Amino acid sequence: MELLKDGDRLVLRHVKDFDLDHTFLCGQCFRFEKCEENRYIGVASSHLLDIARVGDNFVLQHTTLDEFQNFWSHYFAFDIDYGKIKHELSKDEVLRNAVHHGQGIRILRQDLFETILSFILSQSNNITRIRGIILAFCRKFGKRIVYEGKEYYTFPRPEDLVGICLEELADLKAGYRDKYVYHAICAINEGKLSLDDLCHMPTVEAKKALLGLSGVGEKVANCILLFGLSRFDAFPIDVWIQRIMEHFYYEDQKTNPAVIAQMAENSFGDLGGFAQQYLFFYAREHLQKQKK
DNA sequence: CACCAGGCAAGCC
DNA sequence: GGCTTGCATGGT
Repeated sequence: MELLKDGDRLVLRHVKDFDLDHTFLCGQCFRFEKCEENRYIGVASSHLLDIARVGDNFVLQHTTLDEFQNFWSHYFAFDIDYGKIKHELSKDEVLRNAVHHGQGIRILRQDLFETILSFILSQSNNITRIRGIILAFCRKFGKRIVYEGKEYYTFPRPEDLVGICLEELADLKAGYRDKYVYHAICAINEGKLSLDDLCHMPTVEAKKALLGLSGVGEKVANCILLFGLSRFDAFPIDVWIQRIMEHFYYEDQKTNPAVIAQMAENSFGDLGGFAQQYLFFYAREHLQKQKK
């Protein structure tokens, strides 16, 4: 990969295994919006980025060399070699197809606090509405950023939320999930759950700590481990993953998440999280079309 | 109007 | 322990 400065823009050349649609539409991130073909604008933590693919290059706006090297490079995980991962996963027949469909997926390194709240809000909900609720949350508690005449909002940090009450969360229209979010914010701000400790814990312990939060079960905990703590062996099992696994590995017979989890661990091991993302993206394309 | 959406907790046995 | 049910809200 090569990074060039071109006026107030940055240009990335020779980037391998990176597609904006695949990366932003595979369900890991709710904060980037497609504003035109091959162009996304979004906010991660407190940074806004305008990123577009132009030919073989990526053009980045509203950022600096310094910010790229200290933040976005890590966020997009350009240090991870997907060539090896894809080669390994493609030994499995199903994954070979899934990898082919989502060849440009990269698992982002997202902010832990943001990931915890976002995936608590995601339960039994559809992606469009999850995005809306998170945006409402950021609009209410985050900082405004104006870019090209449009308003964007940062995701608030825990300290921005000290002293909020449950009633303030009601206008997010998050339904019963608002009290889970409220309790998570309190647990973090009261020091019952340390975000810093979570980052350094072994995965099994981190998971146990996350499961202690109300509204965090097996699936949400695995999403937080995978997207917020870069534990790439985590394999979140939601309705889509269950459907696609039943379809391809169990001849459309009903199973349960425990069986699938064991099977994923045996088949994908340390690469479970990557496998899960390829499969999720594949499932959404494959099964959604099949429905009609 | 039923049913579902990146599930989970509480209440049963 | 495993299995069932209620849960807020919005979309089809």
